[in-house]
Amino acid sequence: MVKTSTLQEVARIANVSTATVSRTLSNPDVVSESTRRRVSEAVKVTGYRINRAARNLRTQRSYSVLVLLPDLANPFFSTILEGISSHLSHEGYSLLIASTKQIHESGERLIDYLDDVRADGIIILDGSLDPQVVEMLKDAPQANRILFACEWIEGTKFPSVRCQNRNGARTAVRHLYELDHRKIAHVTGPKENVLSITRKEAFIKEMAQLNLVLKPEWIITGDFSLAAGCLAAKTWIEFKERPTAVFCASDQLAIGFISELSRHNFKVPRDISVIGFDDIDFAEQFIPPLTSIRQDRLMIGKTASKMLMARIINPHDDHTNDTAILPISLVIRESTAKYKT
Amino acid sequence: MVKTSTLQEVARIANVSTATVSRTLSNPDVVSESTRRRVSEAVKVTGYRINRAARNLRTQRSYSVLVLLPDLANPFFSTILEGISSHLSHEGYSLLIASTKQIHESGERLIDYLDDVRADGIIILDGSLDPQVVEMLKDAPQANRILFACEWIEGTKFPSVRCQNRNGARTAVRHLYELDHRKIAHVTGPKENVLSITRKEAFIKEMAQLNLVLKPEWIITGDFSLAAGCLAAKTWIEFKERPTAVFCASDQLAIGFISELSRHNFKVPRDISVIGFDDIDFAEQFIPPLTSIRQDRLMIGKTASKMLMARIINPHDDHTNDTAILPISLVIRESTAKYKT
DNA sequence: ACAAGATATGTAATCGATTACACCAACTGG
DNA sequence: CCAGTTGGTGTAATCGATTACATATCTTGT
Repeated sequence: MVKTSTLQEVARIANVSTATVSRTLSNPDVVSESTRRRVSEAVKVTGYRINRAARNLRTQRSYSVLVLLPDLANPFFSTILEGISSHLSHEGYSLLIASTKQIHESGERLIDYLDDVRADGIIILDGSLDPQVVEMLKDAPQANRILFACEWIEGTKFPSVRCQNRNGARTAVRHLYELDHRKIAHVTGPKENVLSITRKEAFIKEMAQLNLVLKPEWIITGDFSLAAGCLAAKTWIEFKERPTAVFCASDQLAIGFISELSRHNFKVPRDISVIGFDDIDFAEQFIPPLTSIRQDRLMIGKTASKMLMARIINPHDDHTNDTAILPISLVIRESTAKYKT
Repeated sequence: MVKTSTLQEVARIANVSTATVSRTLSNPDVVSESTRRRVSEAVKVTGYRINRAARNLRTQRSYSVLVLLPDLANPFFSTILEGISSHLSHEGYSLLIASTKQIHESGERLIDYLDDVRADGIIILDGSLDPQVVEMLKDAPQANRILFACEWIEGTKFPSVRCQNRNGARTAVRHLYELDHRKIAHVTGPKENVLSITRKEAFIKEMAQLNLVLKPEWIITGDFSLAAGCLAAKTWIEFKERPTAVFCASDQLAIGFISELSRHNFKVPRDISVIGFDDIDFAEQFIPPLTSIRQDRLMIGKTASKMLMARIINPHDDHTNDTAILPISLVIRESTAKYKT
């Protein structure tokens, strides 16, 4: 192992104290022009690299943020991560990743990450977190270094970043309505999921608003996955009276739905109009290209990371503005069409 | 901030020295049964959490591994990450993520991550790394704590984990051949990419082996993306003499290809058989379900992380067995069919 | 010319865990 | 009965950067 040089060595070579070297590096304005040059020179010749473990110990910070996902293998999160990561690295912070599954399995408590100087803050992308875990965090002083993104936990006071879920559901229904659809079904996400619930409620409300008949069985419980979309399609096929349009709570559901239909020789949008939610990358390339409610996932990531960093850097500021709600937009493609009698 | 308790306090309460507490925690066998009990008790009442910064400083390790991706937003990598993450967390290691783009933009050097006690090892999933960067790493003593996965860099000696790319290309061609296709095209990945090159070479070789005619224009240069697949489809449409089958170097290419064809009223596999590479989640749900060469991405992640951990934990062992090559398999679905004259 | 402030730097304590070394008691075998 | 071993524990140095405080020098205004 190549001996890596320390502050002491730089100090020796620049003929100053370690304090001065440290200051030159982290707060150049307070040292004189000439020392600054001497130190920079010494840093260059020694190839000095800061030892982060030492700094972290002394400052009691880790300069890194943990992102918790429900499931690393879910591509829905990758763009959000991109947003978080690019902002963090810009601020000199590192990005730690873990899945809630693993945390739970390994018996770790979430708050440990904050207590043991592993992470300065946590972004949680999983609203189905164990209530016990959340209970423990709620009133801790560390609570304001925890932030939810996309999903959140109803009734708790954690800051969060989300998109306009209600508006999204409403927009989806209206879009179908304007295409003359009157019988509209809904495939939901997982039953307990906060996004599922919010979108479903808004769906029901908008159906009522528009005076549309909504048979209870037209609300099909799924779980955001491709497979659940397939199952929902089978359910639809069995209906005596088939809705002419369906609002799926995720694009994966919509894609699974359409895919299964095509296996039974139904065509979209000829036989049914389908609209998804998220606007994932594949939506545009699917056959037919999928109409969807777009969430700007990069923006979600960037916003979440900015909000969290603000709390980490200025813990005593007033962070009352607790929740950021980002706009959605309707992306009309070819999976929805005018209803023809 | 709740004062978090330290080893000293635990020691005081258990009425032993800090050394004994530390030993109890990291090496319980060397302390007596009764001390072990007393210390455990003290840990419980104090709610002691180790300060990782302190441990990292003392042991000169970070107990974390950095994974470098070319592009965080690419879902191809998410399952690999899942594999890496689950193994690492099992070993008590944390997972750091960064994108090569960001590293490059921020002017950091890769080796810094190893030098400054941020990461004990690095897994690189990007074979198009800046040659300068690689040059610097090659002969450093840290080199054996760096490992490539999926992609690699030709001519360097870094350990790597990959799948049978040649065998994959060969299997794809054979599959099409057995379906009586004789005119077979190939859409490649990015020109310089090591996977593209390997798969293309194997494709050409197998075509020759089978005595098939291969017009140079039938090899269409792409870049693994959906968009490139669309472009390739347009190229195919323009051909005077159209190949009856195409081997795409990624599923995204294949999906883009099929998608674009369908916009021009071609149908797969009626008008052309299409086989992809990777077997991503969407492949199965695409319409038509995509025939593909499957890579076990979870296994790639697990293997990479195991190999790296072995090097970190036993740096002096003989790690000659440098490269792990994982098997691929052919997954036959509906995008390929018997050629009918 | 001098008090008061500003500027630049050094000294040394500190963060909290690990571990080399020393020590002591208890045991073993001849 | 004693030299040598084993097992269990404590003492204190150590990792490397940060920073409170002290000190020294230089300005500036009256």
